[in-house]
Amino acid sequence: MSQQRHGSTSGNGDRAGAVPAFPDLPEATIARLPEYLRALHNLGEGGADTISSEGLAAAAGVNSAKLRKDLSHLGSYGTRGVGYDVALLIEQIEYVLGLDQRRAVGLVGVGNLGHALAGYDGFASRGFKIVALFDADPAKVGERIHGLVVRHIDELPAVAAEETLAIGVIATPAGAAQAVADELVAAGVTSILNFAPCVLSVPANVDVRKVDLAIELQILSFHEHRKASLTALPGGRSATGAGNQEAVGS
Amino acid sequence: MSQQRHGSTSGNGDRAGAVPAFPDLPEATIARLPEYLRALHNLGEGGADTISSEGLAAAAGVNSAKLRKDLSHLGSYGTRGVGYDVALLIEQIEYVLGLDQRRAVGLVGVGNLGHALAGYDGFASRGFKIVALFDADPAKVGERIHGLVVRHIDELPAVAAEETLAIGVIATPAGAAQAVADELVAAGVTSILNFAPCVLSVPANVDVRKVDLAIELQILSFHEHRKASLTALPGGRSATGAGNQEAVGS
DNA sequence: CGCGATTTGTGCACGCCTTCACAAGCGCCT
DNA sequence: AGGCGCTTGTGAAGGCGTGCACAAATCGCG
Repeated sequence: MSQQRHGSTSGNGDRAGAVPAFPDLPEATIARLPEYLRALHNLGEGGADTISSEGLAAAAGVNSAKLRKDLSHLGSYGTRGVGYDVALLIEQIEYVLGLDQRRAVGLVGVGNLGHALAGYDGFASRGFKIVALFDADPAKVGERIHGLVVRHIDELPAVAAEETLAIGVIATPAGAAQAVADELVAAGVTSILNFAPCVLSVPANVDVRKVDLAIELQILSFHEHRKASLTALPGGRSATGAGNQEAVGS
Repeated sequence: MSQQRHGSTSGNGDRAGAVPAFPDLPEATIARLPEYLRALHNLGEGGADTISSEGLAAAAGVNSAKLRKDLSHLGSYGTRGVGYDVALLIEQIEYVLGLDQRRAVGLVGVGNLGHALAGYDGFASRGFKIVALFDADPAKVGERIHGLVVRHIDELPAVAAEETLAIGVIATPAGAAQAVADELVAAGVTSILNFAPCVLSVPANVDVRKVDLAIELQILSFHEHRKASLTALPGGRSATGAGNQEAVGS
């Protein structure tokens, strides 16, 4: 690949300035990078110095050709005949994903789900820190959850002024989500993770990702339905080769 | 479309038998059906009898052409010049997704996240019922959560024998997930929703969907990183037209 | 009864993503 | 030093999904 991203081939050292001019990565690739990163961390802890595309692909649950193409978009960080340097590749992916910078997360809605998210280990362990909790219910304001005090949603602007919130997480009921999103945007948040089952309308420069737990179940329900109808049909073998998938992508 | 799925045009009545022989729907379409369904329910409660593809598309946050193509895969349930009959379309989508049958869900891992999932309204309100909670930690066994008693994971086979579990939800730490998946499969579960950050290996006839909350944050982090590098670049206007996306492939 | 307004259903073209297959490159062993 | 085996990086092909643009169909009104 002729794409030489940031000067030195040493692989690091000049990270500071905003040099990137990103080789605009395919969205599908970006969605897989975190998976590769997790697999690499596991392998690294297992004592591996290098890993082949085949090995890493297996650990990440993807095709090895796809993995190589994905990584090739980042640059040439592998060695032919050997494989990828685990530590170097971790560093590269973390750089591309912007994980070398601590990103502050604000969570709105401390209900059932929000409560769990506030204490979810997976966030902290991967470089995200929830720095503020908000809720509209006065009964919840003041409550202490996993070391953080719940503040009223109206305090959002004040908190955002103090510490820049990189990402806002919405865990409110659907009815309140749009209003919360508007407030987050007004407070300067440009990335939102939405757990509320509704469509959010935001300016073009704001990124929204939606996670709807019930939708996942409904998709599984469809496949159950399909499998059931297959086995009940003539020649209905027990759905061998039904083609299960292993990702969410979206 | 010449696809006449189940005899009567009345819209229901002969649902019982496994007639389907599914017009194998594109996976992308399936993933969007639940979103359409939610939008339809909202519209129905709003008192709408019919809805145009344009209107429904807006409510679901998609392109109207895409919506029409998606729905055309189910059959012709719209009326030209008028739109779609809300009630009929709800019924059709629910049928395709297999939501006309109550599906029992078993949840394994009653930690932070599992606890929240056990009480998540979104499941019950869309036809899913969590019928059993499991955990490996003896300290948690016996605990009562949202009306259900936590049982030890070893009891899974016994419970599955009593009531068929359609879907298994894994909310354990990554280390335990594969073992739990194996036990679920052994108990006859053929659909798994995995919240643990790891790749599961299962037989071909078992469907796995993965939801990794940290991955979503990392994807957002990438876009934050990209946007930041753009604004720091010459001609760096505030990222207008950055192209945000609105779904997760989930 | 016919006409125009409206909306669905879909053929088609385009672009993205995946997958295959292989040349290029690297290290090791003799 | 040379050759051999292994692995990466990538050109090319195929498939899938999206979006446009329009013909077909339906309703309501004059």
